[in-house]
Amino acid sequence: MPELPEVETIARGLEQRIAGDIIESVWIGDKPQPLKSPAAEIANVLEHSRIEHVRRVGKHIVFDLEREPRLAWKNATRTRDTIASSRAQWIVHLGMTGQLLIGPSDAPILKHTHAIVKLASGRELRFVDYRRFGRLAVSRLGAEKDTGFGAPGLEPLETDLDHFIPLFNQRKTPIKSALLNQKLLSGVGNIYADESLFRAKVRPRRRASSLTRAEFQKLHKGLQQVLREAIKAGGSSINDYVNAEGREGFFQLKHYVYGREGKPCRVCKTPIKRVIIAGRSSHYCPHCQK
DNA sequence: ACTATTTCCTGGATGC
DNA sequence: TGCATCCAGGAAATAG
Repeated sequence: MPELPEVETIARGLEQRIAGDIIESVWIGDKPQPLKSPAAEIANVLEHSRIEHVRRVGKHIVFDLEREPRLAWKNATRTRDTIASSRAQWIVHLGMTGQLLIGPSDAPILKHTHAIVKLASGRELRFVDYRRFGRLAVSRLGAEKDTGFGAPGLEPLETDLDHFIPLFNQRKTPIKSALLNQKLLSGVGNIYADESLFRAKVRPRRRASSLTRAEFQKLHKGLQQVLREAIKAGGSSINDYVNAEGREGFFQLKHYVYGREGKPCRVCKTPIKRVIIAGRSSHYCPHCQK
């Protein structure tokens, strides 16, 4: 399940491989689920645009697009206004199982392929997502309405302790749930919430407001450390996750608690426990975490 | 204003 | 072997 480190890895891979390429045409499947913008609008914005950059925002992959005026003029349906506002963004959320794959145009089309973007280099960028929790959207810069991002939280790696603590210290909800709330922090999912709580020696059920300043300090540091280490390892591959090259990350080998129910704690050998908090599996060491 | 629960979706695992 | 049921979870929608 792609969280911040996995999405960062994918975005970096895409930036390396397709930045500068031009989108020639777009096909979007008829399954309506994965769209946050109308299919025609997505195609309209993407076609004849140059991909300037690919980057990560929270768990979103953002393609910064610049319309190619000469190419756009060839299309008789486009108006002068459309061409004038030439900057836009394509925003992809991978959900649970979404993949963005680059390959030759004659590669076999995988089941659950929902979008195909034809590039001027001859390659295709394909969006494949068998569980359809992923979402596609476009946003024209300067537009009032924000299609891509609801109310994005702070970037965990760019938030210092003094901004981190006030996000949580008034909340009665379990600290685990608060870490998953994308309106507070953007990019933390189930794996890195559990792993950061282990590093902070705090149990996931603790009310966010009950943490001491020292515990917040350890959580802040532990979260930043685990995210940085996971990015270095290319993310965690649990089920389907692969990067833009189709290769797996290996941070799952470094997990202390996530996916280790019943296995001995790497620190104290106590069996790792799994409980459900707000409908989410939560893993912790009952001895190390208070 | 918050918090908790339900819903969407598929396929692998599990149970009888 | 086959068929039904459960489970994984991000985040929007709904309920309290």
